[in-house]
Amino acid sequence: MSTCDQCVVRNRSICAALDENEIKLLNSIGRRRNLTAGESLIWEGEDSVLVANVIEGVLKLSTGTEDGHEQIVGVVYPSDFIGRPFGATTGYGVTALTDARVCVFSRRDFDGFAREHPSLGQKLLERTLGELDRTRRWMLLLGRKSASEKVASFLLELMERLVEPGCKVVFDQPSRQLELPFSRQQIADVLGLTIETVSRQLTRLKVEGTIGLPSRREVVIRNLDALVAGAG
Amino acid sequence: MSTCDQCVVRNRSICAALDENEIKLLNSIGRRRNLTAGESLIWEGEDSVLVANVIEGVLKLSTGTEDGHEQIVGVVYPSDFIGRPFGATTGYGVTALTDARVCVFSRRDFDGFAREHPSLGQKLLERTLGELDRTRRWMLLLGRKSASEKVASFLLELMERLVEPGCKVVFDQPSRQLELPFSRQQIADVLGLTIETVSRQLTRLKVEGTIGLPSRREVVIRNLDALVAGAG
DNA sequence: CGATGGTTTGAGATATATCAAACCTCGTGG
DNA sequence: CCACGAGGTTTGATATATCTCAAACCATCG
Repeated sequence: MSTCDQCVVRNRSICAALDENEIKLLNSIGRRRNLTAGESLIWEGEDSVLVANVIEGVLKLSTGTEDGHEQIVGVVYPSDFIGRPFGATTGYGVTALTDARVCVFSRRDFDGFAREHPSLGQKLLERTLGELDRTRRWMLLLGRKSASEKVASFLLELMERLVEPGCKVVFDQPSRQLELPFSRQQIADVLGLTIETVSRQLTRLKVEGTIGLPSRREVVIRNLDALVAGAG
Repeated sequence: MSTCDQCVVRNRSICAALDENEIKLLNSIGRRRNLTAGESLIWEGEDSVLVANVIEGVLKLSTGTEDGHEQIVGVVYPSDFIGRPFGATTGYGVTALTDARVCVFSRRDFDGFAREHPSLGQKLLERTLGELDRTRRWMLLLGRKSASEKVASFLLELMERLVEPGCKVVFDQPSRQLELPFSRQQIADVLGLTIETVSRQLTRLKVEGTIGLPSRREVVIRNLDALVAGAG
């Protein structure tokens, strides 16, 4: 019996495309790996040697400029796919934001498997197209939105992505409580802002009553409409 | 004999994955279409009804904020693929920057064809992964680079993408002359800047001797090293 | 407790946006 | 052929959002 049987993302990850036999085969070339918060799985600029599925936790994809500024170019959640198949170098590093569990494959093995199992390639394509859509929406945010719009948009996106099985969320309207997988600095790196600006925007939202900040790593959405309105 | 035989992007577009018979089949569900500069092929927010290959010309993908600011989220060149297969709504409009020729398919027909011909799906996947890489690099630019770095990066990327068959470029080192498919406003919309800032940065580069501006729609790279250094 | 790392708050500097006017360029029509 | 007009572009002066630098603050963990 493969370990995939009990996998919590079995039906949401790209593996959903595969039948029992295929799963068994894929399982034989993959292995589980645990990451602790802050640990990196892939480094920017290295040849793409491995790919993975996220089982649990949140990870960031990030690049930096020469002068040390960092930009987070993507965030992945349980059931998401990580890495760059088909022989390219990775343009970004992959680092765990929280403790995480992933299912890793050597890129070579995975490429071969994907080529022989079109249904997997198909799922991967759909996922990649979706990711591209999301990334383009993020470009609008980075290029044209103000700091306050950025922070509001960030909270909304976070809410949507955390409200999925596999992540703990207390989901009782109209007050939604989120556990932030990001430090203030990381939020800044997602939004292309400085940590101080993020902090000021968050306290502004709190003072206005739009959100609550019970602790550094928690956010309560108190007024969803106001947040949506503020997202631009 | 299919019209694909004389197609200049036959071997660079996703069609390169197909053999003669498949091409004939694909050709039967597609048709050529000419666009004049400024004409739109797809509108933001509408259901994805068609996809296309670019044969000639340059097109932009763009979205806007509520308050009327526009952001160009992608630029496509000959042999690139346009549109959103697999039943989603398009998050951005597609508009010709220059006169252009494209090969369009109904999205439904194309989806079906892609599902039956995994080699096409495979090519599309590789292309989409590459596009995602490029888009993420652009996020770093939007989030973390200064106006001068943005403009320098823009010119470099433009140079790389125009130096491909199908686009007219005078390519004689060390002075490369490019024909700009963008107005100043469009450059601003790519970079997340205002038209005035773009103009000032360009004249600065000109005064420094890094570039020449023979006309509004032409750029000469006079000092590539300086441009690279300025791109951050 | 006291140290440490992350966060908030404050005051000031600055890059870029905004507003406004002058300036080309190119097509049109007299 | 020249004058005109219109759109796009450049240049200038000023405003402002965000960054930068600095200090206070606060939670957490030994």
